[in-house]
Amino acid sequence: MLRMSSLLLRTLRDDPADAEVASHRLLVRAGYVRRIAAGIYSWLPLGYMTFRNIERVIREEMDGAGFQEVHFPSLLPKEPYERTNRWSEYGPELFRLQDRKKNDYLLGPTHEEMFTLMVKGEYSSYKDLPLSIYQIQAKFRDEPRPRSGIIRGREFIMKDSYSFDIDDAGLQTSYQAHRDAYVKTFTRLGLSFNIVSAQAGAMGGSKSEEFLAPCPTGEDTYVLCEKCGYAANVEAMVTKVDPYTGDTAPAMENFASPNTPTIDSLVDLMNATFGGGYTAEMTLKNILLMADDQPISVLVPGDREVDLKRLGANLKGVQDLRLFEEGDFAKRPGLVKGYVGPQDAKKLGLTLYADPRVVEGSHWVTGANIKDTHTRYVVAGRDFIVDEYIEAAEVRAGDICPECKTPVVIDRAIEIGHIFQLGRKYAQALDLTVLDKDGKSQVVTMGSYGIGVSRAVAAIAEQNHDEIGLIWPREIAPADIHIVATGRDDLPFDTAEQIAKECESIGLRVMFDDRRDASPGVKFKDAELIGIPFIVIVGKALADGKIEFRYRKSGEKVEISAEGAAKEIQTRVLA
RNA sequence: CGGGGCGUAGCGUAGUGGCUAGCGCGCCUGCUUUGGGAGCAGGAGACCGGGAGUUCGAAUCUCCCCGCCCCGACCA
Repeated sequence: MLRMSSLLLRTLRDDPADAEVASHRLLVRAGYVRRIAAGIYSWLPLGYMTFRNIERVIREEMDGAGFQEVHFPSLLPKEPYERTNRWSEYGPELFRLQDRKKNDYLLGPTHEEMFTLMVKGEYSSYKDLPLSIYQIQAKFRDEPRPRSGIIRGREFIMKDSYSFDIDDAGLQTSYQAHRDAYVKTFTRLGLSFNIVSAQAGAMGGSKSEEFLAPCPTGEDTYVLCEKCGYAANVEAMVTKVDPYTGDTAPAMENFASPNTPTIDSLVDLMNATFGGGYTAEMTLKNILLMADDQPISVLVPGDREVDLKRLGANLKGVQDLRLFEEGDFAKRPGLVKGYVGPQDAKKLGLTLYADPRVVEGSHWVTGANIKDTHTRYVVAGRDFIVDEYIEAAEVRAGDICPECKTPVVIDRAIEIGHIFQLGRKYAQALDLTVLDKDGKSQVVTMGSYGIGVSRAVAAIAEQNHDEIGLIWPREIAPADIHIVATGRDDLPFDTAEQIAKECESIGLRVMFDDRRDASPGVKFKDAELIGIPFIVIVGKALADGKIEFRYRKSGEKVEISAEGAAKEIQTRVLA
């Protein structure tokens, strides 16, 4: 039994000055966590109980799926990370340190290397596979900007799993097993979430999905179709466009357009010159970039911007991507700033990437590659050839769902889990092979799967709170019921103690506010702030042989008989 | 790393050149109080983020450093 009289807990009346998001504010005010440094937090008893409850749920689901738990140190030698190149690729985000002999070490930001080596050390036959192993452990990343309390920390707890299979079919099965386990886990944690397709990005590999918990303070933006449930990371959003069915445009026609370097000014000019009806959507924007020292042009409809994040994620094999600068224009006099068009791309040595909306046969208004001149009736496929279609245009609410053509919404969320089909990248680099049926050496294929355990505490808090405090799902809460004794006499305290003991004996986890000196108001406020889902008040109503049972979430209050209260409480808690 | 803001007791804050750094919460002692963050009285707790400088005098002005928060860049 937790007793408020001796619990290491001090709730705060005022919001901490450095906390803005709800989860951070409430977790600090309710005495769950305290900040040690930017992105580094300690857990007080209530917080650690909550944390461990979440950890327990995750562990049960992982074990239930047949994954085996292992544990690695946080302090790791440099060598494995050098072999996969991540010692350098990870950059300043990696916490590095040296021992007394000046050997390099790191604090593990993620453990693909170590898991791969563990399997390599023990297994060498296809008969040993498939295998899925996991750990729950601290991760260290020197984030450029930790934020939102424990949502993005520099030290955080992660459950990371890795699957090992002999072939792609096996990887699919292992991936699906993790996906299923994650759905069960997050559902048990009381989180509402969407599974979105994502870009594998820096981790390499092919397929990847994120588990996103919608909440307004989340830092991930994603696209959701409310009709069919399609959900995607903005980077991975797919644009579906019908083939062009309009009239065939006449031949290209140049027209004078002095002082119209922007799309807006161009549209105004067109409407003035050609009698109205022109919109930014009918113009073609040519964004010039340098991709690893190769000039490229990205074509998007004039009413859209190029989303560099999307472009970067979808441009395969490009390390360095930047917009054209003055010097780049100077070196290529054929490209007239403000008047660039795709017509001469071949001649100018530009690779043409285009948004899927720039469909074969469609015609556009665009620059003429001549100062103060634009061209209309420029037809895709006739007047210029797109080298490659690419998802690079900004995504907007109202864009069309690629699955069911309904306008999508854009929402914010916290990333609570991420699953990857890694493939053979790490196995290859670290030489993890097993012998197959024919005695031939095969590189193992891997998956990696993560859940932010400490972040889940914040995500659950974000989705489960109100103005006055936290409201935990029962399984996560530090206790099932919060019993408050009020009054001056011994009777309510003795009765409450009795009820608390009975509740405990029938398996309920009890928090008992047994403080004699605190006023009822203080106790009620504290109970509401702490957020245990059921509050039992033993006080005034005792005169009629009653106690009060409150539902924290709805605020509903019912009086129940003090006699045999434990049974009644149990019934209501388990309902 | 760019932009903005902040640093005074455990927490929230006032004080913009002047004498002993003020208030609220919390904490300690006593009395009263006990169904919505009680009242009265007394008390403890601060090298005013650090260093250097200007000045008769610095929390306050100047410079440097450190730390923290927010927006952006970045990010399993």
